[in-house]
Amino acid sequence: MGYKYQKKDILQIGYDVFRKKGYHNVGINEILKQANIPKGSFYNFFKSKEDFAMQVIDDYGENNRSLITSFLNNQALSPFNRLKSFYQSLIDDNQKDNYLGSCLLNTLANELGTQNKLIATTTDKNFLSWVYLIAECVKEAQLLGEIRNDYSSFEIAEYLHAGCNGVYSRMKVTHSKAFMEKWLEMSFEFIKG
Amino acid sequence: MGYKYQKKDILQIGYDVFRKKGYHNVGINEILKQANIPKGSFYNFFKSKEDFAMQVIDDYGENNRSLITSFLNNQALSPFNRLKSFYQSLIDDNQKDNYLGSCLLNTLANELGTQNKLIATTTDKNFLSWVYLIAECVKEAQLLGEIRNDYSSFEIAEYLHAGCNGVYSRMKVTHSKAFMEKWLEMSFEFIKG
DNA sequence: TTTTAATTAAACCAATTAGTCTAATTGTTA
DNA sequence: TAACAATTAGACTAATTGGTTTAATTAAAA
Repeated sequence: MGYKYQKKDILQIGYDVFRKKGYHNVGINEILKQANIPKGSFYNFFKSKEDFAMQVIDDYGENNRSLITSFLNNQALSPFNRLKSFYQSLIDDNQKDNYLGSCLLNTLANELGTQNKLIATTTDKNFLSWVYLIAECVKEAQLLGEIRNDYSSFEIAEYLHAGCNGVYSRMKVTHSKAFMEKWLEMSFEFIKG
Repeated sequence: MGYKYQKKDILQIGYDVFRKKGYHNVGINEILKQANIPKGSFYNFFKSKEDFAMQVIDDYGENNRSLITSFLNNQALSPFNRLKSFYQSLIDDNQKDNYLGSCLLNTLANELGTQNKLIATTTDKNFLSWVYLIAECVKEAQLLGEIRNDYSSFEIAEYLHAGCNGVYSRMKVTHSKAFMEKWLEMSFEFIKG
């Protein structure tokens, strides 16, 4: 039958809360309240707030790898359009969220990247895993002549990833998707073959 | 003769500390200690931590407008190269800082943009003031044919600004300027006329 | 069924948080 | 110089922080 609480449920709460409010602005008590779990149970699963955040990051990293893969494996579209459809889906999700969410890793990279080496390393590792997936699809598009060849697939992928995060940050204070749509249009115009 | 402490000195400390450590990870006591000022004096100048942060943001916003202007008014270079020299200077500064700094407004926009409406508004206002300055120079470059004309000067300026912030975020976890240099090269290749 | 380990539960703790208060002091102005 | 306002000073407060502890309970293994 198992015990009362499930680690993955607590991780999900952590994801929701950290993504919206960041790290230092969230206390353990808020996690406990939202997850409806006593403190002792939390510290039975996680050895510290930092450890908890790391597991939340890794969990989200993996979920996002699945999401990326599902878009980039869509054989109904060309590689170029698969990539575009993925970024378009990010815009749509962000709009649904009233531009309050953005990407958990972008949020935490910004807040903790220069403060906490462990979290910086974990974040970088997950960022890179996404960039590699993007780069694979860019490579395919390059071979088909859909994307320009004067930069490597990895460089293009890092470029898109950084640009997307930059736009997320910008949207946190504009609360409008207008520029994200424009960014998408411009970026894909710039990189096309 | 004036009193013992100067508001502008406290704002400078706030800038240094918030830029490196963010908002919620910094207590008033840390500001007091670094500025060597008692609590009563701090609250004589600023009515709250939030009010202090707002003034730090506005102060930095203005300083950065001066910096941008100084680069973009350099008549020894063409508009395109003036823009490039400005972004190159950001890379150099960030390197000097061991990639621990980044832009105060990018840091605070990310941490507080969805949480604190006052700070979001102040941040957006200052972001925009920079983007307008950049856009002016982009316009000049467009008139000379140095920058492509299929997007408005404002769109190009927002694009550069967002991209730069995205790269700053990325560098917070990679601690390397490699990709920022590449980002600069790619962006100016993409926008050139 | 007995033993053992994992989990649940919440009271408790030391440290820190932003902010207040009162008194002494300093500078400015009438 | 006298009166007044601004500033300096730091002890104090109430709330919150991440984390610990101990006891009760539940599940799984022998």
